[in-house]
Amino acid sequence: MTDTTEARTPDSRPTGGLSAQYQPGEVEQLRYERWVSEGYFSADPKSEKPAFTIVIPPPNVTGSLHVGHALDHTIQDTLVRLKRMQGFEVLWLPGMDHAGIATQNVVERKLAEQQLSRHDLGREKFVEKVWEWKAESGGAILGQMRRLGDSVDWSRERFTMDEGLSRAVQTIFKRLYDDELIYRANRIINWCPRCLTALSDIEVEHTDDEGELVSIRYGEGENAIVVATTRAETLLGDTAVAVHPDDERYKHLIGTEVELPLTGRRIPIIADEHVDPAFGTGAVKVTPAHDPNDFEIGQRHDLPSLTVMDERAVITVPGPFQGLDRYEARPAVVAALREQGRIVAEKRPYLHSVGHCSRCKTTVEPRLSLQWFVKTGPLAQAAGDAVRDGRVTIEPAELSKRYFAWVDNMHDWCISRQLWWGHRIPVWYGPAGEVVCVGPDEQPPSGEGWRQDEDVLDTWFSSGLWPFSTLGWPERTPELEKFYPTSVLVTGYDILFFWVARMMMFGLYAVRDSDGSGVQPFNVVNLHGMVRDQFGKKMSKSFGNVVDPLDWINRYGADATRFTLARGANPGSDVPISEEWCQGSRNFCNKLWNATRFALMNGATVEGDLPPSSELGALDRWILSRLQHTVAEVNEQFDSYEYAKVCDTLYHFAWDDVCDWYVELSKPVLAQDTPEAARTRRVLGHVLDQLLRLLHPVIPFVTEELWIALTGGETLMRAAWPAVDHAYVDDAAEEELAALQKVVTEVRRFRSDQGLKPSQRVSAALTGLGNVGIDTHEPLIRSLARLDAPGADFTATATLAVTGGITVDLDTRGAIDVAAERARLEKDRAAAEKEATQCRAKLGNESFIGKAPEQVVTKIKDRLVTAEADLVRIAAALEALPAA
RNA sequence: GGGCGCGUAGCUCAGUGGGAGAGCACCCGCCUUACAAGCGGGGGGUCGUAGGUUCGAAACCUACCGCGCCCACCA
Repeated sequence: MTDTTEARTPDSRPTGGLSAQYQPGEVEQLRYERWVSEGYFSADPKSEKPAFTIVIPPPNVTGSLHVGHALDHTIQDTLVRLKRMQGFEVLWLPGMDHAGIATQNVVERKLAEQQLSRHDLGREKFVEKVWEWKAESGGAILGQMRRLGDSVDWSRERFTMDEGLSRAVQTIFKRLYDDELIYRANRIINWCPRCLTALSDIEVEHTDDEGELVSIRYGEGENAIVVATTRAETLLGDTAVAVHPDDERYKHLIGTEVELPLTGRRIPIIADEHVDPAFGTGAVKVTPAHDPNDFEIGQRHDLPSLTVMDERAVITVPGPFQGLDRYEARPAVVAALREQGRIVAEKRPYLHSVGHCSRCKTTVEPRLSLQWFVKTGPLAQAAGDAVRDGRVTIEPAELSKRYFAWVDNMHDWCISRQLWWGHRIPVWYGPAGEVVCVGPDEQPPSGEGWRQDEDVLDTWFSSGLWPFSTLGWPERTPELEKFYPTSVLVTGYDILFFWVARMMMFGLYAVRDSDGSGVQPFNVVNLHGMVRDQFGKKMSKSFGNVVDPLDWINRYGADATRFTLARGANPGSDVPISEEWCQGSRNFCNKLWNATRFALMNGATVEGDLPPSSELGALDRWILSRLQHTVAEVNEQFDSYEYAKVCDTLYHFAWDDVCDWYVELSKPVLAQDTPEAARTRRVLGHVLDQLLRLLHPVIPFVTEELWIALTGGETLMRAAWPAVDHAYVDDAAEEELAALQKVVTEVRRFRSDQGLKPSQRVSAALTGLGNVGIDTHEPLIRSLARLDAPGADFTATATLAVTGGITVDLDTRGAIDVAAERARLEKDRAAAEKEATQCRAKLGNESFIGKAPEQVVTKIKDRLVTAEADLVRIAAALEALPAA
């Protein structure tokens, strides 16, 4: 780290103690520690201020935070810092998720490196190992959150397996059980033969996989029927063949029996609407124990369910196939069938949708098994209604359609998992198989032979309680009273179903108002997209485009990293980032640093009242007016969660308006020691003060450092959010400065066209400024355009036709590059001619005059006048040019 | 199979009924006393295609083409 401490001591005044470049490393850690030690992040439930609450989407304790978390946290930190400045009592509650299957898999993989399985350790020892891992991984995550600048209330950190949260899990399980919204049943569920556990529907990912369709003849002679299947091995568990009731080909067979090959069993041919007569042969083998559809058919027709595979998907039926894995059994069964001449049509490739375990990608095996379920009907109904009736809004609104599609078609939710890491199901079974569900305040039965359910709950069961379990529910704590419902939930659209919908169901069920109605867990769901690379590609390790947020923080600073992420974060849209863009953000932070440095070197101040508009020159009135517009715009953009637009607005205000124009234009004024200069120093101090406030939510570190240097205040975190002051909205000043900018730009273009270096001074006469009322700014224009310095080494004559109604004569008395100037004028003339032609065409169109609004017509007329004036002036200028 | 969304400058994206924009990249010129992590200037787009509505369409409607995502029990 470079040693700039000396340069930054308070007595090196002229620069306000600021070095020439912003060094994030020297600022961030110290600032963060101070914020924590001063208690700026702490939330007080006894506060009189209105509450603003965000609970963090708890990261899984499976590793460290990735750049997607960095985006998620940046948005939340931006919101909570904004709300603190706006006067809310803010709680941003941190914590982590035990992430059942995901974490168990991580620890199992680590054990596998030592040739150990969890069974070698036993349940108790294994769970101990996972806790060790949690301590390690959790610590890393907390460190990353500090580096990002997360202003979370550390005193309220929670973990889904904390005692209090476990109590919440047991409480709601008991209530749901008593309300008959939790039940146990033998159902066909998604089973992962590798993780050896049941999975819920959304834990299954479907991909289109290549399969092979074979046609098999069941039965003999007239009774024979041909079925098509991709899963020949499940034939061993067939208990029927189904056809469509209206299928003429098979009508005569309905109600008869056929012989099931390889088994000697006879199975019925049944009619069921589910069968699509157009697919395959129009006849389906029915395996109720190993296919969800077939299970349904089996239920409707009272068919037996024959389980032919164990939990590892190995055939259990005695005989030649016993002991074969499902993929070994498939060709073996086909081969045996072929031997018997049963294969009617050989294998043909067939693309079909296959489910995979979302954690390990193993092909899911539908399996009949005894599991616990949540009856989702009434809960999902309430979750949908809360959005439908507007108690909860989803940002962006388009995503609520997806939400409805899901909650309105939800199946019952399988919540038991055959894992060791998680909340154990609070149910005991007696010696005679009796079931007792025990709540947190009850003792398990003490008699002989009682044992607790071995399974744990789906991880989303406990994270679904997060918005209130973290606040002390089921107790009515002061925290719950003050901070529930939470204000905004910020998360990626990818877990809308996994998490958001579950929180809605549980929150509305568990937390009750005084009148007994359910209270939504949050008022707004702010969904962001996925972080992608600069070409919009998904980040993946194999593609090598993964960004580690810590790496960027180390090299460019937390603020630059945050700004890069926030700059792409509009509701619901994916966020492309690249290292180059992060460098740009770093540059922006440095720009602010140097602007403040300039201000301090030139005596900018925040002391005393801001002079009233009437005492200020056009320049000061202009920047103050721009500031008011910026504040108004940023407020609107924050209200609609358009962080990218907030960043864009502030970036351009800071860089273009403040740095490129206001600072440059104020230099001549600030060089003086006049009352006007004093007023400008006050305005400059004010503008920077306000700008730093506006940027603080997004880039807290550099703004804090600069604001303290500028104002001598204690912390920007407790400064008030800027308000629009209409007394400083000044259209006249904005028009005046716009004209000035155009003139300066035009002269600069002329200089550039003429190949004049900045160091070359031009002796010039400026005329025509009074046409647009900016004659008083002539010295400023000269200063910015580098005109008329003593010892000028270039003289020329030119007429600059500035488009937009402004014309300026620049008399530079001498030879110029005639060819360059002619080219420029010809180009301008072409543009003006095109403009004039277009306007005339419009104005000559009777329909246009008759139907267009008056303002539009007036505007076009003005444009025509301008263009014609430009043409006259350009013609004169061309005339005046010496011949080539 | 159902649903949603997107095609605007080389890249990433704003703009949603009245003069085509930004950032980055690119070209030219500059160490101009806050900043070379900077300053000034510039080039570049028949707004996916074809119809339609309108005085007027990048924007609204229809169809098509291309891309992406989500859901789904097609054997």
